[in-house]
Amino acid sequence: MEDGTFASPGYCGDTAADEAVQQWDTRNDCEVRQILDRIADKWSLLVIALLDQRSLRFTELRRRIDGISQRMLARTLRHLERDGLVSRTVHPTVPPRVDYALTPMGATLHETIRSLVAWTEEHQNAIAAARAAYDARVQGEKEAAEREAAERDSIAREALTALR
Amino acid sequence: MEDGTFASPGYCGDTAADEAVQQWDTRNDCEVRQILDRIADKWSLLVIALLDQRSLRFTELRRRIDGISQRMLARTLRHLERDGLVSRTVHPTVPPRVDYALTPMGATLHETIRSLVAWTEEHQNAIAAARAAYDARVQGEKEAAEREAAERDSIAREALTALR
DNA sequence: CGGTATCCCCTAAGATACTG
DNA sequence: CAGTATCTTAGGGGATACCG
Repeated sequence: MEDGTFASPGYCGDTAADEAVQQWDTRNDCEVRQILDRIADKWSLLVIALLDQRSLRFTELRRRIDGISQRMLARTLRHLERDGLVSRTVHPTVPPRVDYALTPMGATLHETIRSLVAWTEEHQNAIAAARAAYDARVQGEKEAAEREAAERDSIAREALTALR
Repeated sequence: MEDGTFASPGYCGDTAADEAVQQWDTRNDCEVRQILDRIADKWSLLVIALLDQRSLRFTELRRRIDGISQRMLARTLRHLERDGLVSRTVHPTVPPRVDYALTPMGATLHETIRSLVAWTEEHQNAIAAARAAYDARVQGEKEAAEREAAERDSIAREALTALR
């Protein structure tokens, strides 16, 4: 309804605060959404973090990232390369050797990511507590509901026997 | 049934720089990974961004977030509530009214997220350029490979006719 | 070594319908 | 209005096999 008149694909202008929020995340043709998805990616973050230390070859990455498949590592690296976050250098030797490194832009992204990780580390205790509290509350409510149901049930039974 | 976070002793200490990287992302019983996943979530970010302005009711959120299903909004809100990022207030009126708001912790998260969004906005042009360059290069290489293949093919044909 | 191609499974998200 | 329950499907991701 309200967003019907916004046809220019790719353009992601921010004007009013309320409008801006709508734009930078709703439309997936918006760059922001795509980059966020890359960051959100299960493996991308880890690759970026590892490459921040030093450049690594394909197999080195594979060994360091426990549980990643060849396919996913290759995919992830190609995505990162395409976005200009990681550079790929082929050494025409035998056996072949390919080095991956963070580009300057990739490095700045890692800086930004760090602040996010820092946030999670600062708040992980609070979050764990919140979860525990929530689970306890939900559990309590469920039990209360069950008790109530049991009570209604017994009342119904009583009524039935009374009628008999 | 939802995913129960069974508390395996996922101690997530950081010692050496190299070790630390491995830990905070490889093991999914590690808190950081889970919180990152929440942040990365397609809808969570948008909900947080919208609630930062003011508290909203369920339907208000649904209307503002174009394309979200009832189910996903409910799920997202439950998760955020469980993590202590969003508060849920039920007004026992008729019709029922439920308000969602950012908790203080949720607000600080939004601050952190902002820096990420800022980064994407700063670099979206560079990324678009990198993608265009990559695609062009790949396209060029593919065409070159095809030309080469065609050439080899014609040479093979020539050799065949020479033998005849 | 450093990939790509193929198959296949399983989950997460969408659509739909129903309830307090 | 504010959800939950149920069904169904697309695609993310693993395993495997094969090329340069």
